[in-house]
Amino acid sequence: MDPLAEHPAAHAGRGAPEVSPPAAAVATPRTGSARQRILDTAFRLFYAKGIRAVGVDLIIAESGVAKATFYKHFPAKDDLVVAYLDTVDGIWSGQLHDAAEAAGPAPADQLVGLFDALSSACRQDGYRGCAFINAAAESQPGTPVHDRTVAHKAAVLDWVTGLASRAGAANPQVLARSLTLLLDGGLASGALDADPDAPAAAKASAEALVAAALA
Amino acid sequence: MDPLAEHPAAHAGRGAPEVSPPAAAVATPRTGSARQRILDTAFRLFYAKGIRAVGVDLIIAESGVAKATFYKHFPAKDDLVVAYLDTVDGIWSGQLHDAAEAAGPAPADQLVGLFDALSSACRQDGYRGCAFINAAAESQPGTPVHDRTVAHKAAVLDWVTGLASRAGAANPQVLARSLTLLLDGGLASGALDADPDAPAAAKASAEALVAAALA
DNA sequence: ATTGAAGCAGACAGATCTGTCTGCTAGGTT
DNA sequence: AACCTAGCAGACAGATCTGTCTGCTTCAAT
Repeated sequence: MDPLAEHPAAHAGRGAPEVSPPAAAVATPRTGSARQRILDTAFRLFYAKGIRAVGVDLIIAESGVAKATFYKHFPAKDDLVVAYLDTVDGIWSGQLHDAAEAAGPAPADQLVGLFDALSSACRQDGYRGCAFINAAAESQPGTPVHDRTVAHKAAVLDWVTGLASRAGAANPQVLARSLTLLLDGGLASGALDADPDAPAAAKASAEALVAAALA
Repeated sequence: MDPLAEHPAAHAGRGAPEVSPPAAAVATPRTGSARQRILDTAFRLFYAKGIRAVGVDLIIAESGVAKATFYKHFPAKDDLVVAYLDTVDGIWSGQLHDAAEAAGPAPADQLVGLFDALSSACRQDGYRGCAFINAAAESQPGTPVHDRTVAHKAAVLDWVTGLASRAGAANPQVLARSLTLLLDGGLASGALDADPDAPAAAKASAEALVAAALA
């Protein structure tokens, strides 16, 4: 049901009133059940239907939460949207890291291995493209939601640039940019044509580009 | 102001009650002024703010048209959305063709020249990504709006495949897929990071991929 | 001169959406 | 025992959105 597998690296909301568990002491699970239910429901509905298409009332109904409880945790809908994007960021970044590591220790192999995460994502049932690109399409530049999207893409680009650098690319920035372009293209068009060969083509292209950049 | 330049190849709405001018005879301009104003306004607002963010009332106000006139031309908002996508399809297809032709007669050069259209688009003031990807993010699979997006992407892929075939690629489908992935990636992420080098990186990658595919 | 098509102006209905507010219940801490 | 926090239930207000309908004007063709 989840579009991006099983939350391997989901990190919490953008934590204004919360702190990460220091060691022991306050061991009581401070992540309330209601908040998590809201977040889970929002994740599912926002991704499947789009952000503007999902009203607060629907999230409240499907998460079985009172309206006052909802607005206590998220004073405005946009706060929930940002928390949703934080969740997706954690999941997707985790999947990218996992796919890279699974490709072996060599950075050059990891650059190509990234694209296995793309294949997995596109194969997911209910796959509907990149949550960030979709969110950006529904938000205006300068808003917190749009900024969150930009920050995510910048973080991924930075990380890939580091990988390209360790791989010994002559121009890590350009290689990383090319690979993220391919990745974003695969994420975006994976929702439009159900062509199962698209991720494979992306990976093959990535291989060629990495090989050319290291030659 | 227009995000995609000056409507070089805009073709008309999906014409249910209209017929294309057969020869002479009914030479009276059947494309009323009101319809065109609605379409122009919708083009501007839908692209800039997103489809769901723009209400019918706003389009009516900004196009200076009566509400009854609006609903006479477009019985439902979605009809206008589809007409808007038709307009974008005409413009963008025209720009792709123009960029390809400008690159010279050789199909291999044209495959790379495509990416000049990407550069131009991203440089446009108010560029906000691919109108089709954005529309797909706001619509559900199976709806006319979503279908229109899928059809557009399929048409572009077909056309690029033909180009790749004429260029002599061993596997035109795979090359075309790779290039459209790059193109879509550039279109999508061009709205997120204002990195002016992204289109150049896309073009350089395209060059490498085309060269590799023809080797 | 009359008719008809196209357009303008705006009221109206019904649905939906965000956000506020009041009351109530349950569990844990002091 | 008193209290506080988290949560549930749902009414309510105000805005907005889609779509319908009535009435008036203008212009061109018959």
